[in-house]
Amino acid sequence: MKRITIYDVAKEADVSLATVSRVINDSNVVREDTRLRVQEAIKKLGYKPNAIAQGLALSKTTTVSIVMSEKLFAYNAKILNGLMDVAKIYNYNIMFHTTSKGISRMQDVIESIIKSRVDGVILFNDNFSQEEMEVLNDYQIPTVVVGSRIEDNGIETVGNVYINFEQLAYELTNRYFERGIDDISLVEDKLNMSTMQQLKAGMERAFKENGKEFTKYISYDETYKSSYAFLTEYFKTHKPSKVVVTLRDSQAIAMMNAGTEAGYTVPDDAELICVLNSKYLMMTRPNVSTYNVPEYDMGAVAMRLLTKMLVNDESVKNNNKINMSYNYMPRQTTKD
Amino acid sequence: MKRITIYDVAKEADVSLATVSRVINDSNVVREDTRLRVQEAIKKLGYKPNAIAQGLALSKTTTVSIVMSEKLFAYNAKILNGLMDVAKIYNYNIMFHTTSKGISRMQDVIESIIKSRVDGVILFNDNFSQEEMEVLNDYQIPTVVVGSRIEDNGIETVGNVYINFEQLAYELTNRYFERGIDDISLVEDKLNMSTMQQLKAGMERAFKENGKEFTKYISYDETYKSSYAFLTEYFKTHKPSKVVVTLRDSQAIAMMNAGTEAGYTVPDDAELICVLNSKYLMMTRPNVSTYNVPEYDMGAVAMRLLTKMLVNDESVKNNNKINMSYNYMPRQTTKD
DNA sequence: TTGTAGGCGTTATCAG
DNA sequence: CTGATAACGCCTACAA
Repeated sequence: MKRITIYDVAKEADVSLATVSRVINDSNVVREDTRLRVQEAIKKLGYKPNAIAQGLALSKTTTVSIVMSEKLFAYNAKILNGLMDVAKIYNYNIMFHTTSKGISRMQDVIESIIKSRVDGVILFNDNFSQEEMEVLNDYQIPTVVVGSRIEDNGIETVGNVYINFEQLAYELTNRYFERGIDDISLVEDKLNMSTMQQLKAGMERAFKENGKEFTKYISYDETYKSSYAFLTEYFKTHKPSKVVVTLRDSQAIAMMNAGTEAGYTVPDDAELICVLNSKYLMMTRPNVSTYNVPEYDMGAVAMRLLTKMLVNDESVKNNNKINMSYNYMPRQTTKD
Repeated sequence: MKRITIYDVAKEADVSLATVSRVINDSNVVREDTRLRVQEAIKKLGYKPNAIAQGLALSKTTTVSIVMSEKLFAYNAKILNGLMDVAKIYNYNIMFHTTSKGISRMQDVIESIIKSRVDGVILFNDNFSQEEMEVLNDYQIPTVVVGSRIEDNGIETVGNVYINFEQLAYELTNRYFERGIDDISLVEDKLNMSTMQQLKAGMERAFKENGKEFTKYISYDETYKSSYAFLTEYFKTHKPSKVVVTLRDSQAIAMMNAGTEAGYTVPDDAELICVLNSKYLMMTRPNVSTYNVPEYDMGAVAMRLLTKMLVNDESVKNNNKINMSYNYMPRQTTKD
């Protein structure tokens, strides 16, 4: 089956290629009967417009890039669903890029993004630098960062859809202060350091405002295959804090298992909060307390924001940082 | 920053665009000093070749499409990692498509794949029909299906990288027959019916060969929000089979929780096997027995196969169905 | 309402 | 070794 082009359709329908182009693009100047004739030819030949050629002619690809860390892939599923659904609505194609330490450095990804001439890009706030964002900016590629908050650098062509994790941690900490508890640990997740930094900052702020110092940031190196392995070791010499906060489900579950096996009970000896919700937190006994974060919506909002930026919608000019709300969802691993 | 083109570079380096094109494409006919001059101009101007224009000129986009069900996204993470890593090695870009009932029907996805003029496509064996694959075939788009086995239709331009789930279930069943156990249930997972069919077929074959009939295919409709909700209800009137097989972790864990709460113990009252491994199966107590399926490798192999098909490698002409091996990994929910 | 011709940014083929 | 020039497939003034 020969690649069939607009010329073939034109010949078949006995019109010029311009006319074919018009019916493809829903121009309303073409007469009804010729439109029909063209559409028939299109169907008969199975013609599909070449998006590449269209892209060249229009300097517009109607595709946007999404880039995220390979490791966070499974965790970002819902955000991605939101992104994809909205992209679909606006008829955008998605170029998908993953970054990982070894094979695909962020720099290469940026390179291919620029070459692809995508109209815009969605960046997950994991592992890119200020510098890399500036490159995107230099090439005038509208960008929105989704996940955690980005610093307010002068770059105003980048949007941001985020959860204020700093505030979340601040509030969480104060809630325990009110109950007279200040023995709080935060377990590091190396997969998303920017979020960790913000959680840590929020706790530090709360402690500082209360004339105390936050010291229990639990970090462990990668010689431990998992947080479970680490915590099992850890609990041989430490007892858990009254409150343990983790970012992701696997760390929370690891904490529960390791703690339980070390003879501690949740929530009596230690309360446990996992910041990011997942269905697995309902599968443990007791169920793990968490926050409801509107993940799907974050994706949807981010993509919608990007599409607006792409059409130069005035309404987003100075209004492209969107703070998404969250709410605390106590379950069985906390006493509140 | 004006979009800078090959002409700008040519002028800057005082050569023709043809020469610039040559140095971009590593042609070895260009003299050393002019190459240097051109490269300098490229760097100075920040020029990046326009992949769209290249695509038009070459009738080759060096991008491949990946399409998977939106719902299975988190579960396919490892396969995707394998796909992405190999794609990166071969410098292929990835167009990412998701299908879901409401918003994006497979038909639309196919449409956009064809328009995009991608070089090839990777299909997850979830929710597409024979017919849709034939469309891809009509447009001569090399395709490889990853996941479970596809039926041997006449279409030889489609590769397949798969786990033989039929055989897996057959062996599993026979292993229990040898122990004198034939009270075996298989819990349906609606998200991947093609895999379910194959598991079911394998069990049926084993039963039939032993003069018995397999009857305990447990299916439940979507009025139940989760398999946990269903099983909790189910165990009020049924006792679990001696052996329960599920496809995915969440079903296995649901079975454990619902069973335990109904007064049954695993593995004494019921042994439990989850076909697809995940880290969460190690987080339960007891740990869930499972199969090791080389997910990352499946992705890597699939993408490698596709790249070979794209360069018309003879070695894959009649050798594009690749059966991946798996192995049983008993843990604490089984007695073997 | 329709057709003609130039342009989008590259690559490839020929001359020189 | 380098430079014109014709594709690649489509869109869009501009003319008719």
